[in-house]
This record gives sequence, C-alpha cells and structure tokens, in this order.
Amino acid sequence: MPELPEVETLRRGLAERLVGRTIAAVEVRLPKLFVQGDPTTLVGKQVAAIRRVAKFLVWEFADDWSLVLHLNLTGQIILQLPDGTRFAGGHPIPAFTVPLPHKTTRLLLTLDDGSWLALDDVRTFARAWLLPRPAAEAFLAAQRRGPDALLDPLDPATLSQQLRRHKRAPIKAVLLDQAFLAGVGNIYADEALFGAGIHPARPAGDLSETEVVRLLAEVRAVVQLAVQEGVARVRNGRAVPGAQLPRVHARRGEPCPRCRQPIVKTVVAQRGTYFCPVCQPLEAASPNSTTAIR
DNA sequence: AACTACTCCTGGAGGC
DNA sequence: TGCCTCCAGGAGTAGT
Repeated sequence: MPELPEVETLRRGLAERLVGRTIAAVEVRLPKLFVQGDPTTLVGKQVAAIRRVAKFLVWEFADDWSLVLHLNLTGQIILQLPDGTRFAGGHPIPAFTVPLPHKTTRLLLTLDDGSWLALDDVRTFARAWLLPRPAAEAFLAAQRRGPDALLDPLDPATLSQQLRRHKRAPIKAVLLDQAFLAGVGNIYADEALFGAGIHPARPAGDLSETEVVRLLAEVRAVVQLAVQEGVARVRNGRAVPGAQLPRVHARRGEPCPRCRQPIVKTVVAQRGTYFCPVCQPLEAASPNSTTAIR
C-alpha cells in the first residue's frame, strides 16, 4: 500500500520523465476515480511539475490546472516509455510487468512522445481531483494534516503535546492519523515502533518524553531509508525475501532482526500489526527512563 | 472531544 | 480444477 516513501519515489520518477510532456489522449475506465473535474479536459495539458503533499501526488500543468491524485490502498502507476521500458511504483499488485491495459487499469494517459501511463487500482479506492490551481491548493490546505514525515521538522515538544490529547488510544493508531503526522501508513508505523522499541498497543499518553523523541527519530529514519534504498516490499501480506525493509511488518514467525525471537502478528486499530514481543514490551520502559507524559 | 467500528472494494491465497 | 471463504487497509464517517 503506497505510503509516503512509495509516493515520493513515484513523484521523483514521474517528474524526471513527464515534465514538459503533453497529454495526447485520455481513457477513463473507472469514472468514479474522478471526484471533481472532467478528465477529458486533460488532453492538451502540459506537465509543468509534479509535487507530493503528504500521500497526495499533485500534477501541475502549464495552464494553471492541477491534478491531485491519492492512490489510497492499492493504487499503482506504470509509465511505459517509447522504447518499451517501464517506470512503475505504488502498490505492487498487479506485477509492474503485467500486460497493459490490465483488468484493474482505471485510467490510461497517452503522452505526446508516444509513452503512456496506466493507473491501476485493484480495490478502486484511488481518487483524483482535477481543479484550477487555486482550488487545488485550497483543497490540499483543507486536509487535516500534521507535519510531513520526510520533510517537515518533527518537534518532540509539539507532538508530545498532541499525544497528551490521545491519552488511551494505542500509539500506532495515533501514528496512522494523518492529522498527527502526514505520510505514515501501516508498514512504516510498524517499522518505526520496532526501531524505537515501543509496543504498538501502548497508550499514546503513556509514552515518556524520551520515547517520543526516539519514536520521531525512527519515523524520520525509516521513511528516509525507504526513499533512499527503495521502498519496503510487501506482496500479498508477506515481506519479499531479501528486502532490507520491512524488518518486522509482514514477517510473522520470522526471527526478530535484533533478538531472534519470532515476530508476532496482532490487530491494533483495525490494522494487521507486527512487532517483536521481546524488543517491544507492553509495559512502559524501565523506571529510570524519565517521566511519563500526562 | 476522544475513541471505536463500520464502509467502501476486489484479486489472490488457501482450504477442501 | 474449481468453487468457496477470508483477508488486505487509507481515510472518511457515524455511533458510543
């Protein structure tokens, strides 16, 4: 499922290949993909820039319109270049090498150089908004959204204060809340909690200041690593063998990379959740480790 | 206000 | 081989 690193990786690859290109043809295969705007008016628009805002991919056109795209759970983009090579990203199903259009292809764009782009989405949750630039910016600004997990300063004092409002909610649920931190999803929440040695079901309000600092550092580190080294690879709920990330997510029963105890799967905040029961104890950290947040 | 549960949705995996 | 059931979860919303 595309989270911040997947969207950022897509953004970089698409920007490199699409800026300056003009859309020559559009085929919409799932009309409800477009919440706002008439996709047929994409024809003739020239790509000026591709930005990322949290998990939104924002295409800016030379005529001051914007295409805002959210891949949600299972969106993926495959760009096929004139020489037949592909650049792809997002959810890994169907395989990026699948013949296109696939039955899950929801949008097809043809570019003026003969390359074409498919938006595939198995579960049809992806959404698009085609809007004049000011309306698009207003739409993005209106999203309840915390600091960007990759780009914005993650101030422990500010975020600790917010955690106080979530006294009893499991820390993982708060990490998944985009209003707290933008860009973290199920995989990287598990990874950051593992890195920080914090049990995903710990009440958010019980975390010590030290733990909050450590957790924020891990969020940033995990997201940065995923962007730099290639995204966490999970297929059909299983981690792809040999991948550096994820270390615990989708690795039930596999040895913890730190202590070799088997990784456990449970459900927290209605999400499949993986953690090491030894490295991430449910009890608050040792007594000598600072005061709990009230 | 904080928190939980439900709702969209369908391909793929696993059981028999 | 072919049914059938279950599972995956981002984010909005309704209910407690």
